[in-house]
Amino acid sequence: MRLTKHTDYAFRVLIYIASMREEKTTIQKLSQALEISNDHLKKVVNKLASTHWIAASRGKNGGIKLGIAPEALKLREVVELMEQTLSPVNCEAPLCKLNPHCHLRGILDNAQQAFMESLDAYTLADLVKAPMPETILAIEVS
Amino acid sequence: MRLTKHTDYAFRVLIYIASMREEKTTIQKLSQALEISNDHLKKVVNKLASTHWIAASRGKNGGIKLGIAPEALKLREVVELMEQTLSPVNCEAPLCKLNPHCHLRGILDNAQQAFMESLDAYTLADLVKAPMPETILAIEVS
DNA sequence: CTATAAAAAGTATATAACATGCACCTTTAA
DNA sequence: TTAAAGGTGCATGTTATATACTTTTTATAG
Repeated sequence: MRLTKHTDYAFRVLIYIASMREEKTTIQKLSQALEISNDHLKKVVNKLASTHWIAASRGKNGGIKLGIAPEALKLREVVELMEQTLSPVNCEAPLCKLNPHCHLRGILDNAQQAFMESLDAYTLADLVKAPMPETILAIEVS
Repeated sequence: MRLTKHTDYAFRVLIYIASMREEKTTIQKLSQALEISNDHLKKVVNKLASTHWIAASRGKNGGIKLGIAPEALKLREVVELMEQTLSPVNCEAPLCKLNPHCHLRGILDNAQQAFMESLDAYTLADLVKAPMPETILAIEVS
């Protein structure tokens, strides 16, 4: 019962970028600061950029920055974007023999809803309230 | 973001056994009725039996049956028993560089709590309200 | 009172699925 | 030309799932 690492990394990226405010950064710097492989991070950033939560500019002097106000990005949305599936069980494949005489699915989906609604109360801004120490933000690419 | 199949199977087993009331059954019959491999089911039943939610008797004419009133078994407890981990993220391995300046963990754990509390409202009895058709229960071992 | 059979319980290993990591290539724009 | 994002494919590792085999327990038949 765990979120995927992709979702986890998406949060880390967003927190990091939000902490930098307007300043533009690059995936390379992110990779070094967060100690996550450059190529791997690309996929995560890519997906985030597809929603305009991250603004990416290509070409020389390109880079990425937050494309939305931190207060406007609900954590729920991040989970919804990154997770492949949100349903706690799969009654169809392989088909459960108790189907359709079973109420479990509905109950679990409800619980999942409760999870998501709990996240609805928070935005990215809540994750960057405490200032991030400079030692983490100040990464110089050699 | 899915429960493991073990948890899923645990629910199926419990629903099936609860539907039979007092009648004793065997793992073999369960396996045929639910179309889950005998050897695989054993592990699930075993784990459930370790809690006395299932009463298992060994030896000839042995078998399994529900060891607790369906109203007394909260669905939450089943999830807690079967799932290896309930924490949505792992900030420690590999260690997240944003630690400990990050509030994400607490927020996600809260959401997880909401999930579990939602399950608290239901017991196994809620899953066997609608009667299970005889065609599913009446499995004869050849 | 011994042997047998039927059941759960336990242990080990194989397989499959999925997440992750890495390498390489393409596109863009200064 | 260079530095950046964007895209694709494959290798690797981990975890979940499935299977096979062995042991223990207990009723019952002889």
